[in-house]
Amino acid sequence: MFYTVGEIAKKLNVAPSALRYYDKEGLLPFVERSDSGIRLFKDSDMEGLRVIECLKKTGMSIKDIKVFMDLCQLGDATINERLALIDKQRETVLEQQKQLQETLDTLNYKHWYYETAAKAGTCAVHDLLTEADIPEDLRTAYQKLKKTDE
Amino acid sequence: MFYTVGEIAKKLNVAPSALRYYDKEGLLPFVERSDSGIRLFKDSDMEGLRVIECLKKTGMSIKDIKVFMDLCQLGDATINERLALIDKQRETVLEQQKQLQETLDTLNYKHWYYETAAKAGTCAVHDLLTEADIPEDLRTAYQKLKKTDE
DNA sequence: ATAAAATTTAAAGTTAACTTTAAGTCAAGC
DNA sequence: GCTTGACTTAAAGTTAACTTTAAATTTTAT
Repeated sequence: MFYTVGEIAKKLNVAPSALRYYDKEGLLPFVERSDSGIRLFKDSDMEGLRVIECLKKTGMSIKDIKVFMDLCQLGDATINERLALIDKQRETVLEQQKQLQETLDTLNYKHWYYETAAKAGTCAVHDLLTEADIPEDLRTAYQKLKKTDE
Repeated sequence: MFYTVGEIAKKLNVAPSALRYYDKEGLLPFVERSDSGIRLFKDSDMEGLRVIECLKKTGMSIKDIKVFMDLCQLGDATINERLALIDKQRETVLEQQKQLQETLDTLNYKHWYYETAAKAGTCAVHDLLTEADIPEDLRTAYQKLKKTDE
């Protein structure tokens, strides 16, 4: 029924010290304590911890996660505020996806660049190539790397 | 023809101190200096800086980026090593994309959760719902949040 | 009953990637 | 020639998110 910090840490694959740190920072207002002061995690606390994990993966700071967890504790009056917060975070993730795709595009271009150089035995082979020789799907990444203005 | 650190910083939208830090850490072996010691960036240096920017976006550390930049300075003998490095970093980005998509899935579920709660005026509405009431594309994220084992 | 293992807190330590500061040199415009 | 703003370096400071340490207490196992 109840779990200790060590057991929950194992389940979530994080260090117990990290959970204690989250608690100290006020991220875990839902965690109960035994008479002797030991944290008692319930199965239902796992969801809160997974939400924290999720928000952390979006790059949200501990302080901002605390704001969200506090809203959760305030009950139904804060539903719209929480919705707005989730939506805002959703947008930052969409932006991150865009950025990560651009990064991958650049790496894909570089992969082709070195693959081509490897076949020729020298990077100098690229001096002989024109933009038309670059696979179409890599051309945009190439242009972004090469542009000299802005 | 040549640009100062401040000009290049503006072009790349980073602080001059960041570029000086990269230089100090050995990331910019290609940058020349004037007789009086002032950094002289060429147009062609922009590409190297953009590669650094790209690798940074993959989460690579300054130290590991230096390894790559050093390989670049060593010329054609290191083409295959550089290719392997790019490929490895490409794989980490693919993994990051997967992670980010899972994070977005969770946020999408939470969005629906609060949207539904907002319409009902209370989060308690979810106690009345069964898994079949959850939109199909959000069900996996829901299950990951709810699962109690592992 | 006792030893070992896990828990508690507060406080200090860690790390990466910069930024800031300070003191000095250089370059451009008037 | 002089001021102003940008450049230089070395060294110290910053920040977030933990981790580690230490000393004390509690729980578990024998």
